[in-house]
Amino acid sequence: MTDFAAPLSPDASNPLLRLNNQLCFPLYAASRMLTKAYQPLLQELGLTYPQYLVLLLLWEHSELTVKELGEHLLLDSGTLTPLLKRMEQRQWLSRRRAPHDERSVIIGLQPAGEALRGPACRIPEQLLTRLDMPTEEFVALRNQLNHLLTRLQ
Amino acid sequence: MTDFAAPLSPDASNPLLRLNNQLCFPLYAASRMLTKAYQPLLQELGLTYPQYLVLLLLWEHSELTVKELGEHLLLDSGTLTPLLKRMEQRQWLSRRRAPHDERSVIIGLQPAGEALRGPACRIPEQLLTRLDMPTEEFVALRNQLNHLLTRLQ
DNA sequence: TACATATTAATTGTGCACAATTAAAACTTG
DNA sequence: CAAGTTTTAATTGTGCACAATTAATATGTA
Repeated sequence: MTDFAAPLSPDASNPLLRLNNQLCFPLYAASRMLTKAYQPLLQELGLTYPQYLVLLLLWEHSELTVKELGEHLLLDSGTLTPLLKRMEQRQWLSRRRAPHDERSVIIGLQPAGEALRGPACRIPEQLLTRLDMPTEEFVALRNQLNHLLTRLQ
Repeated sequence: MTDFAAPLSPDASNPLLRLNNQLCFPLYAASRMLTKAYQPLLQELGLTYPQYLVLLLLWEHSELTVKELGEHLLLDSGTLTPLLKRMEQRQWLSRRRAPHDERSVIIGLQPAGEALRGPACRIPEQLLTRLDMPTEEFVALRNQLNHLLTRLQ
């Protein structure tokens, strides 16, 4: 437990300046390390982690606009457009303009993307095993992160 | 609370496939959103978040090899080398080979980097205010993330 | 209807992030 | 000491991530 009552000074002894006393660094590092733990499983399917997230949404909804994908994933079109174009090239999904609103681009699940659902569906379990984390701890951490996420929006 | 005893099926109703029931997505999204919350504060100093992390370490140690920086930040030379070269150009730090081991590159804090310590030292407090999070919740989340981090290494 | 405003993707440019490879230097061991 | 192994950064190539800008379309309003 860190001393939060300590005086805040610019010198090196300020505990708030230590990486692991902050919230952001453990968050940043854990996110990268956990994504890296997905890597060997995703690689078998030729997927990156953000591409896997797009497929998770398409398996649930089968059609979504870029805007809707961005709202779910908290990513903007500058990230999604090139990513979705790469996925289109692999024929995992299709991109077409909405007939009623030419500004919107509708992303649709294609058979090759549907075909990844079976193998990919085992990934969450495999990661839970890999984490070897008590369920209570997993659920508590996840809930706190979702809570933080709502605070940050 | 999610039903962890549910049968694991590849269909869309599998709760493990929903983004917010997983650990990785909230982690990934919260990390990006929190880094984004740093952005306006860091921008005043011309820093990016990973560059700020490098400075936090240099304010504490004043000299570190690339390897040591990488160990603290969990980043490899492919990420650090170009980042450190950009910081060298700004004269925040220096890069030189270790005399006794020519393979190692020693990163040293320069006066311009030292000068950022004063203003940057207020950033953690400002973010705590911005988060408006109960201290217990902050500490609990931070500790769980540090714990997860040790699990992942 | 015309005009201003808002919405939506795409584009552009910069900066990570990381896997894989390369190359140099240091160490180990026969 | 020489040959092989290990360590350390750098390099290369791909893929995000996001700020800022652009352009097309849609909407609201006088």
